[in-house]
Amino acid sequence: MSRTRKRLDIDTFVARLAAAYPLWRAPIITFIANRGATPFEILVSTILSLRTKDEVTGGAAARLFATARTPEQVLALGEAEVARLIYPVGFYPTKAKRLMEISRMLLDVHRGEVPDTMAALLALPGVGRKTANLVLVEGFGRDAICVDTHVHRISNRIGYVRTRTPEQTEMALRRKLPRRHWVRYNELLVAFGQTLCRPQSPHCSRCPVSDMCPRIGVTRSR
DNA sequence: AAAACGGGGGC
DNA sequence: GCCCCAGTTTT
Repeated sequence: MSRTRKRLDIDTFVARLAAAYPLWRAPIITFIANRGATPFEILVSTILSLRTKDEVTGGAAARLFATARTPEQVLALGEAEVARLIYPVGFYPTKAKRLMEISRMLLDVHRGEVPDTMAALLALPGVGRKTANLVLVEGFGRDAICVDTHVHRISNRIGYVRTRTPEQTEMALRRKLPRRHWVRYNELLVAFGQTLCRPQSPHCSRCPVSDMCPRIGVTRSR
């Protein structure tokens, strides 16, 4: 490891990625984009997406929203029917149960509305920091950083942060990353992580920022 | 810190 | 067929 390596220039990094993903706009979860989705739909979509590929999640969300787009409608549908509709997203029995609990709680505690604070979102069953931040960004237009495994892995791989947990990554990015880059960095790293900067075998030969990456030649690539 | 929770897709 | 992938809760 060279000690003369220069610090990562985050402006150049973001600009290079943006040039490489010119059509990428807005969605941290792809299928949420440009549909005028309500905060409840965004929350439900995000729950469905956890540890599940976007294509699978999109189908499940479409089937569910065809009949239920509000907490009342989800409750009316019933847990078994919700489970049937969202299959085959990962952990679908647990998610069906959570969606019932969340809908109940939104009605009982939040007058049927999705709350717009981190604390209130985290108090919902099945909602962790990733989900809460995603709802804040996509549903309420807040400046938040939604750290999924892509953001966590790549932020560390390029040496921009050195952290153990996603929460530590979130806090480090809030300190280091200029606020004007938050959403863009977030969106681009998800796209980048899904396509090129894979966990085990990143496609370094096609990577637009490989020359800025201290892990090139260290991470097993192809 | 590590297991549990269910599935899809790539190889 | 086996390994990789993706958050939150619980032990």
